[in-house]
Amino acid sequence: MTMVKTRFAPSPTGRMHVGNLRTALYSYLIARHEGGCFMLRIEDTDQERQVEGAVDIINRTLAYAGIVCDEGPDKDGGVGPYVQSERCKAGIYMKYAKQLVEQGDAYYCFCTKERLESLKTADGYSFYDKHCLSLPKEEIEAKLAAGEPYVIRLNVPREGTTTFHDEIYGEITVENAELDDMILIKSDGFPTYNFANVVDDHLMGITHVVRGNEYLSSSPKYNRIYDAFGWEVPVYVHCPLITDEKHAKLSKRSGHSSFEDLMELGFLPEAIVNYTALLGWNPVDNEEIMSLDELIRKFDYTKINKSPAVFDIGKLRWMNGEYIRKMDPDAFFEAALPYLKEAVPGDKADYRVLAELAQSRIETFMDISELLGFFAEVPDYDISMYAHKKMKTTPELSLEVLRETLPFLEELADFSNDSLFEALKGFAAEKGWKNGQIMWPIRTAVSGKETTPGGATQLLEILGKEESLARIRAAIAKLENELG
RNA sequence: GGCCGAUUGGUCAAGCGGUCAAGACGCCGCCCUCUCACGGCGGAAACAACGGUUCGAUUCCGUUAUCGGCUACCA
Repeated sequence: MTMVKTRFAPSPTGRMHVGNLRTALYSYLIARHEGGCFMLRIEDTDQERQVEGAVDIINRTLAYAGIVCDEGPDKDGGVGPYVQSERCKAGIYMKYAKQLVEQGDAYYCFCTKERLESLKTADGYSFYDKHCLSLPKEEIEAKLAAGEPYVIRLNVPREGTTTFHDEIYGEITVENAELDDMILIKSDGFPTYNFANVVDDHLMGITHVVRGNEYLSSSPKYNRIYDAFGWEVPVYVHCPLITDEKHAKLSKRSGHSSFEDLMELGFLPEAIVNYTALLGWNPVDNEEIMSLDELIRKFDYTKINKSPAVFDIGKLRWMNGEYIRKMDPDAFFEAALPYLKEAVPGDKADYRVLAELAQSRIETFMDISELLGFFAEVPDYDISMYAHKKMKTTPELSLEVLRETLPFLEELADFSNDSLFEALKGFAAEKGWKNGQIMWPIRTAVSGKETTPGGATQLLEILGKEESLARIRAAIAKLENELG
């Protein structure tokens, strides 16, 4: 039994959205699950679409995701180079294309763009008419010698059918008459994706070809190339598409589609990887939270779904929250610190305490500012916030309570949570108020928020006596002013 | 237009001829409670439609519909 070898073969065109990531991930998981080899190959045969720095993005994203290549541009395993433009310069593709020409499975084509254009039907679809297939040998040689531009096309018979097998979609058969004589070598001397892909996958010993299902319908063509060479066809694993909430193909416009975008939005790489893995596959034990190692252990590509999946950022948020809650408190503190400093600048509060408040309450790091911003400054709020039916309180009653409680608090020396709570509870009992009738106004006064992490007394402790009292005085003034 | 593929709650997703059709996110309610969150409990919510095959179809086969992909000297 040969060792499993998979590859991730992106084009460096800039983005690395979660669809690409998932393809890379599945490819990686298949290899690792079987103890096989995973490699990276850069498919840059379209010189026009190159984007500066795109290879770096790919490398960075794989590193963040924890996907480690055994072979690739930065790590030669002996069958490189792993960048197709370099392989092209080495003449690899041309050599194999010429072999096909000699065998009669491919041919030179000198047709101009104009002629090709004229072949198009009224609705804009074209199908090559094999015009150059019948060119006399001498004419071909003459044109070649004269340096006329040419392409090399695969010669697909018009009769019969071609069948190929995909692990996910099963057997797919098409009429050969449907298969165009696809171009193997372009006039700029570069191979097309279709050709380079087949040649490299074979030369590099790829056993499982994992790719997006946009290649599904062109796959029969690939088999024709494998057959022409007499090469063994790899196992195909076509992955279903990932779409946005409007069922449209994931794009840059979706805003949250690239891995690095998501990280900037405060998502943890582990959570993104975990969530992405679940788009199109799920484990038999139904356990959704999985580390990369667990994914490797449980992944079974034969159970990949056929239907496209919608990328639901809401569920990703939940999962990210799960990862945040599972984090070691120290690690969380480290990760959250930059966000905490931004949300609460200066020394208004102890960041360790704030981190503790945040850890069970946020889903992404971006939530921190909304959650804790009031520690820096009480936001503008409407005094209707003092009304709460369950607490049985109103703005009017709140004003009264705050006025009477202020002197009590001023006298209090111990501003720690527990003693504060006992003291206020006792004071309320003495005054004949319910707990909520004293806690609600205080919490509102010092936070200006309808909900806060931690209770009233905890906020007082964190803010400290001086700041707390200042905030309560300001609240009293606000209430007096607005109640008239 | 042609070819190929897909179709279980709003979303992800079990199921692979006989189930009161799992589970998760989200939503709603309850509990916990000095407001939240976390946690616990419960609820609403689905087999695209129509024909077959079968004692019996979500499951098998057709047709239609919808969505998607390919139909490039793009990948």
